[in-house]
Amino acid sequence: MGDKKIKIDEYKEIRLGGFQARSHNWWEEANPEESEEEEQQGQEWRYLEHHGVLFPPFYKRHNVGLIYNGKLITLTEEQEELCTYWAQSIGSPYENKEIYRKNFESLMQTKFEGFQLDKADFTKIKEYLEQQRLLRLNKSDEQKKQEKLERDQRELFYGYALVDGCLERVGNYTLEQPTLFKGRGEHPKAGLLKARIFPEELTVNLSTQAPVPQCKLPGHSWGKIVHRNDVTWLFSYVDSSIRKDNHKYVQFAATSRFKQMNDKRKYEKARRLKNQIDQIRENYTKKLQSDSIKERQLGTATYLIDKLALRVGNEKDEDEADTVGCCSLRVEHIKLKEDDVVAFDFLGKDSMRYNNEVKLAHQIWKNLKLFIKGKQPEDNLFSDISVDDLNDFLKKQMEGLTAKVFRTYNASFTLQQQLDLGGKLDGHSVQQKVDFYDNANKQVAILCNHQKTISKQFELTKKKINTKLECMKTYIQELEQHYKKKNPNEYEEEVQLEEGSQKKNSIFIKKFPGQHDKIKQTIQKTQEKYQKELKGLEKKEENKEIALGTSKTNYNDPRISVAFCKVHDVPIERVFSKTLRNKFIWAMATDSNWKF
DNA sequence: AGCGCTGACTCAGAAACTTCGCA
DNA sequence: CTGCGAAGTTTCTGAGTCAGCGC
Repeated sequence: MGDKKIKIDEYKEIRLGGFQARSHNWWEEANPEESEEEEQQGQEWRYLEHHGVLFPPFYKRHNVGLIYNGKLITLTEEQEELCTYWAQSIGSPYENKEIYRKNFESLMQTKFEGFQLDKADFTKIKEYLEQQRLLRLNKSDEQKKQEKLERDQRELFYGYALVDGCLERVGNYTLEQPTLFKGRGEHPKAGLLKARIFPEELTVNLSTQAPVPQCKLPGHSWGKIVHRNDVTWLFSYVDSSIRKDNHKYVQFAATSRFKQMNDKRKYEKARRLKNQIDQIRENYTKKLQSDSIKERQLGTATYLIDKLALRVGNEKDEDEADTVGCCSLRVEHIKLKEDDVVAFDFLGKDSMRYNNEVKLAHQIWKNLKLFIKGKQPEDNLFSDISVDDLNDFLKKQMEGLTAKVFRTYNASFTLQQQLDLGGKLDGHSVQQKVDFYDNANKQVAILCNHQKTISKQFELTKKKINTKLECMKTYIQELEQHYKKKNPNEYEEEVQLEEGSQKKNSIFIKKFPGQHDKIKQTIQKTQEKYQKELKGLEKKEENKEIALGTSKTNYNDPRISVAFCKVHDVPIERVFSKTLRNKFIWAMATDSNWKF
């Protein structure tokens, strides 16, 4: 272990030592955003040097056959590769999706005439993959160490780029593996092959003076070399196997100066919106009663974006999943109810369902009714405006204002407001303060509709905890009976919580002490455990469909959280993971009085 | 001048992996 | 202590937004 550690340090020295790491903290400069003349002209860097990309390993033939029509058959390498990709998705929800199956079937047919998925049995390949997985899992410590070392060295080599004398972390220097495309929701292309990317398809971006990174695939070379200092990507390519214009990039990591500065700018813009929101709300409210339908739609759409934190909703192609945002809402997505209540039900980004029944301003309700009039369910609700119209209107309200700024603003504003509700929180434990923070965060997640699917394990886990709770309840009663005895004897009792399970956690041991004071203690302890377990279950149930991470990473101004932690003496680690602390390093010195 | 298309960047949840806490 | 499941964190890559450009 010792030796290897030194090797990494030496390597780090060689790779990084020659370069000056970050010479200063950009956020401590007087006016970092405008200090560089180049930036105003759209110039992102003066010097850029990097080490290229890592290509995923080529497909390795395993020669495990497929059972087709009940008979074991030998596959060609191409057939085998596709079948292996299929086997990788067995057990996932994709396996049973109609589009995924249909597309894979026709994909296979290009390599296997008349292939029918129903006739194919991938058991053997699946078994082989499982074997490989176990092999990976059960590697010796020595081997694991060796692999970690190699990973670390790769990371040092590819993971940093030299930008204007400073090293900046690269985000995704490994190209994506070929696999069957798995879209979100009902994606028409799911199940088709997402092809391997070769160096010839890549465009490399670096300084004219910088050495061109070596292309590590023998017999191959980079497609194109450019020197674009108006952009921040290191590589770009088009992954045309799924969509013609599917642009992908190798970019800098979230911890890089570029991303951090953009992040800070984003929150500063949201704060500017906060200062002007009253005037802006007044302006779009005026539009709600305009004689022009277009104006009314503009006002109404802006209201929804502001009030419900909807995304703007650009148009989508036929060959993408049918999802919508504000401007692409269709008549079928809303229901007008009594008392100015409107029910929304549509699939948004990532095909996440937005299902919300909410009371809106009376004029909004009236306008929606007007927009629906005479239209078919599949017609556009906001038929007279486009995303550009809306953003043009917003731009007139405030410099740089677009629809997405409302989401950032409303999210951060909500967090600040929720946390301010806490007042002093004196006398609370750190855990209680963290719970309070989590709850504030949760309100933001609800506003932004950040969801997660309930895990398969959830119901099982819940059942297990409930059984345990029941068990504890009777245990407490039994202990109380036991306490009443004159000379209680000491004994233990095992209770099986999960039927047929031999696992450790499924056994609850009831201990009945022989002394009265010990029994009292046990009762007390068990009651505390019961309460803790119950609270945990409640929290689990409440948060089962809510994803807290997305708002934390993308919508909450980190300075709100830092200030909260300082005021209430909560260690920042309780609120931000290591990655988040690095991403938000510019916000760590925020004063405790700071407000969004 | 207006509109459609391209390009570059931010935002998204699931899966994979790592660490934690408990019996 | 030690091994396990759960919780927390990171990786992965797909899905949005929106500016800018050319016709």
